[in-house]
Amino acid sequence: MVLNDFTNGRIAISEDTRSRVLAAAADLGYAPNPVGKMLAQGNNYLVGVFAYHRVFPYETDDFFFPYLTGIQREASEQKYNVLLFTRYQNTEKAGIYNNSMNSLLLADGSILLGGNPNREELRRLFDEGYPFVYIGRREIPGCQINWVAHDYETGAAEAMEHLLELGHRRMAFVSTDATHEPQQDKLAGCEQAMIEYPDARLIRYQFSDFVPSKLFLDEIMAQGITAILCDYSILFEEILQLLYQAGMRLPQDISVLSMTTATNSLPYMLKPSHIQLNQRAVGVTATRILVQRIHGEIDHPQQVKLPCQFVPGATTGPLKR
Amino acid sequence: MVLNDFTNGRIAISEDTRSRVLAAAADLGYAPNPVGKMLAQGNNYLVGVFAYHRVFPYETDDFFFPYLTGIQREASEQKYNVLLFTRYQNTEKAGIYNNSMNSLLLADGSILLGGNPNREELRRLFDEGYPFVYIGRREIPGCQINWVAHDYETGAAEAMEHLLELGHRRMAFVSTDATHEPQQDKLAGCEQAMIEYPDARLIRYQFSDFVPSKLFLDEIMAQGITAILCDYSILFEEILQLLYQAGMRLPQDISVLSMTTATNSLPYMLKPSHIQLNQRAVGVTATRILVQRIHGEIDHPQQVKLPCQFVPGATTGPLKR
DNA sequence: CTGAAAGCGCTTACAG
DNA sequence: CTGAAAGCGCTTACAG
Repeated sequence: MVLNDFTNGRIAISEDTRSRVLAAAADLGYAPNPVGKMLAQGNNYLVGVFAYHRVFPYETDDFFFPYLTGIQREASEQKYNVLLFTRYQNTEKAGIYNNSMNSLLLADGSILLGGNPNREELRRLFDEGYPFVYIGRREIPGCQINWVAHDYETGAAEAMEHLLELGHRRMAFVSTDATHEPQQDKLAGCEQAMIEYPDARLIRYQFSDFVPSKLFLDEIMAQGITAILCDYSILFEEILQLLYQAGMRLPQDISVLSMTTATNSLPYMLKPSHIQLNQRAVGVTATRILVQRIHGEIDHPQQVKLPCQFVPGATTGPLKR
Repeated sequence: MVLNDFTNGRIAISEDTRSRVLAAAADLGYAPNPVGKMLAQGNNYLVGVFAYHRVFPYETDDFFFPYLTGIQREASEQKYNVLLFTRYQNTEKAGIYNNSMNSLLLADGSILLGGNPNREELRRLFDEGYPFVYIGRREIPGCQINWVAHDYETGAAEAMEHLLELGHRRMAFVSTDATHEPQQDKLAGCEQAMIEYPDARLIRYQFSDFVPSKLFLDEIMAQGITAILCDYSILFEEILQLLYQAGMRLPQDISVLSMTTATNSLPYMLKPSHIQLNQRAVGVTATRILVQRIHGEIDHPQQVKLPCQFVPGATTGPLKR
């Protein structure tokens, strides 16, 4: 009772007794075994983090960490520790369920993320009533899961508007083979901005269709494309590299932008034009919702979009005539 | 016994029984409560991570993550999960012991890091026999703790040699108020390289001594200094900013380098000259040692230095005459 | 305040 | 293979 700081209430403990107990504990180097506490109390004060695909297929490792910073901050705020589920991460069939058994139970609830989740697992997790929040919009037919996402639609509209105002009319949207919700949102934003420019055209490409990738440049040229919108920052970097090797100058010869946060764009040493994501805020919000859900303070599913912003840089410029 | 995959050995289970048990478990959606297992077995398969000072005083948040990547990878390899101790991190008196009670006990052992640890805590942790590995060289008089560090001495010697070969003779080593082991190693490396250049001079400065910081430039000028070695990357960035605002050109007017990993050095958009740290490898090695220690496969203290390398960039150049 | 009991969900012998 | 018991280290009533 002393060590738990009277949390029980009811029983008064004299200051003398209290200090004697504390002194004895300090003397013995005693600290309560947290596992015993957890078993008896049923609350572990643990926010889990599970990432589908250890290495993000569309983004670098670094992409993960700003979210984690947000998760950490809010977990700390809420007096929770953070548990990274890495144990089964490098197995072939890496997933939440191993031998059909939920491996997240040590955490009171979990934040999930990753480009391409196993939707069946999410459904089952939902059906079991395990508390979780997905980072990124993910729709599971028939159930409303909690998610916190970037408002790509608005960001993409801003990006497209930027290009249109610079005079570009023939543009390419380049992505990988994935057609998940974030990509749909980006495309929707682009189309929305293009409504007022009936002569504008946005052609979609799968970068992986071009082998060797140099063929992509030929296609761009053939189509008279003057601006490229890259779905993910990895693509942005690859394409910049390609253009650089081909001797093209930015932004005189062509404009390129990234639809997710990009760092200083080597090899050109130009400030990248990109949609800046507020990843930390997304991590914080997801964690806040998760903890509320764990505490039973939420009944309705939470689906939140946080604003993101297009930031013009030096990789986009006016259309050359 | 079925769910634990015969780990007990001895008792044979027929394939029929086995599949019936598994089917029943799947049917019920049963998964063993990990807390029960932990209490009964005594092994939690948890690698803890505790960082002194949530925000690194000398480095950015980003500095932390490459280590964490390494920790995650190796933990995953060893079938361990990773526990980030954030729960007490934002308390004023944030430390390992709260009310003199060890708060790391949920993890079987922990990786510790941060510029300025509480050495008394480390000693106590050591005395209690709690398994831990420090990231970075830290000496505790009277006990040999495990640590894994960057070999700053070699890296610093390379950096200094680089400057000397470019013709620089009057140089500044700029640091914060901290005088911990890493700084000592860096200085030792510099001095070693200077042995063959008796006319070379390295002046030490505390950046915080100069308020406003512009006064630092005056001092640099007055002393005829032509190259600045920055202890940490944050200092590197601050000083570049300062030089930029003063209209100085790099590397014509002055050379600057960072003694830890630096990213593309805004505001100049030049590739930074810096010591590149192999943070991921340090994280991996620390975790490997920790797990060996947990498993009792280590008796002697492990103190390991991993190589790091000076990478010349565009922020350093030949001395102008 | 004190003491003894039951229970949290497992594992580990042990007897059959 | 099966069953019953003890124990891991706590918390939570409950009686005194």
